[in-house]
Amino acid sequence: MIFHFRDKFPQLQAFWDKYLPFQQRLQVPAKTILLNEGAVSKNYIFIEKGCVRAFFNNNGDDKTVQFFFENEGLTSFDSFVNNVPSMLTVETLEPSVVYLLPKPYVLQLTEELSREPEFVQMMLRMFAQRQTHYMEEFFSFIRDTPERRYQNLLDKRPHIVQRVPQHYIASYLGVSTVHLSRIKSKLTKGSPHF
Amino acid sequence: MIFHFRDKFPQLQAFWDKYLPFQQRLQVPAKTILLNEGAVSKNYIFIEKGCVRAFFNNNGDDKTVQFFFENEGLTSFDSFVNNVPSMLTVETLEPSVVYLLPKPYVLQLTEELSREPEFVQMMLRMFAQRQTHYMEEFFSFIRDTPERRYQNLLDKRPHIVQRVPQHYIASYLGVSTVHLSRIKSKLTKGSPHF
DNA sequence: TAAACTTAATAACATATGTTATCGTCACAG
DNA sequence: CTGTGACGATAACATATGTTATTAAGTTTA
Repeated sequence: MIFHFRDKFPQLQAFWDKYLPFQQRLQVPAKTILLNEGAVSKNYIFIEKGCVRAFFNNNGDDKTVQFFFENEGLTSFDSFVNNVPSMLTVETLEPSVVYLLPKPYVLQLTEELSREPEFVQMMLRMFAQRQTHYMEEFFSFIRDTPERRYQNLLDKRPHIVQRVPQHYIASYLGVSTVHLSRIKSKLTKGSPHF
Repeated sequence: MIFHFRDKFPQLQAFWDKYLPFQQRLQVPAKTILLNEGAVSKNYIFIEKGCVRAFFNNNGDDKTVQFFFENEGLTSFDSFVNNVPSMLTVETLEPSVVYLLPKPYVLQLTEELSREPEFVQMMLRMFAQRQTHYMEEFFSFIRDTPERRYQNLLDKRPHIVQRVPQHYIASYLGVSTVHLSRIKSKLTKGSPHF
């Protein structure tokens, strides 16, 4: 879904750095739309400060699928690569500083990379890992109760719960804000802290 | 999730055909496990006759994520590429004839392919399309009611409803067999056929 | 500071869905 | 044929979750 480029493959760093000068710095308030659902993605987005969420809309009620924070990069992968409308909107949740790298430079970057030996195998490994990540999200959605999913969030990614307003968390967990509130109050009663 | 190789890119056919002689033909009854969750995938699987499902297990209660039929290929992508345990089990649903292409040959095939100009860009496009496919499955799971998902199946992939036992359909839709039965009876009452 | 908005908790009620149990049909192995 | 198991429908009940409304505490903005 999201093309998170430098993830886990440090040898890509040098190539990435070479294109730093072509990035456009953008300082934006919260709730700024960086990419609209239905539009074609024209930039790779890198977050220097702040955070964003990716979501899709269904009858005015949106469903959040992922959060991104400092030093993470993203784009709407299929839209970016195949020039099709994005299935997701990307929106800042806090006042943020982001860098945009326009598509022609990204294409040039991948073009250069593709001449490296081993690049194809590395790319396969990268995509396989990304796919596993999204599969795990999907499986958790299917098999875990919302309560359990919230617990996982608290345990493994507490920064999300701390920084992100609760109704976006509810939208990510797949429940109403009311029910998330119930879950929280239930957990608090179960394990009081003095 | 699944590495569906020849999908939509006919220029790959020639490369694929070259490796046909190395495939192992297998004739198996229904309910044969072709790949076990937790095991490392060692083959690319191609279905000549019959059908299979991919599922993961949760406390003995399994969740089906995809069905495959004649002339479709699959493997547990991350497991195959990165030598990690598969998150999915692959099992035949009918007596089937499948071909297995062992991993060393697949590696050799991608190695050959990677020397083709344009291959990297094509691979990017392929993966982007695959990802979109899985995103659509995920989004449908989140936003559509089970009833609606069943209707979609009837409308767009009726062969699945016809060939696959109902409890696997229920497992795919994310509901109990009882509830799928309710859905069906509700739909039948809504539109009687003489 | 006041007004407007955002965020969150809670209650009351409605509905969707799960669980368990029972029954009927059908296919198939003995 | 007959027993056994797979498959599916249905009823009765339990539970999880959604919806709507109300209240209240913080934030932002004028």
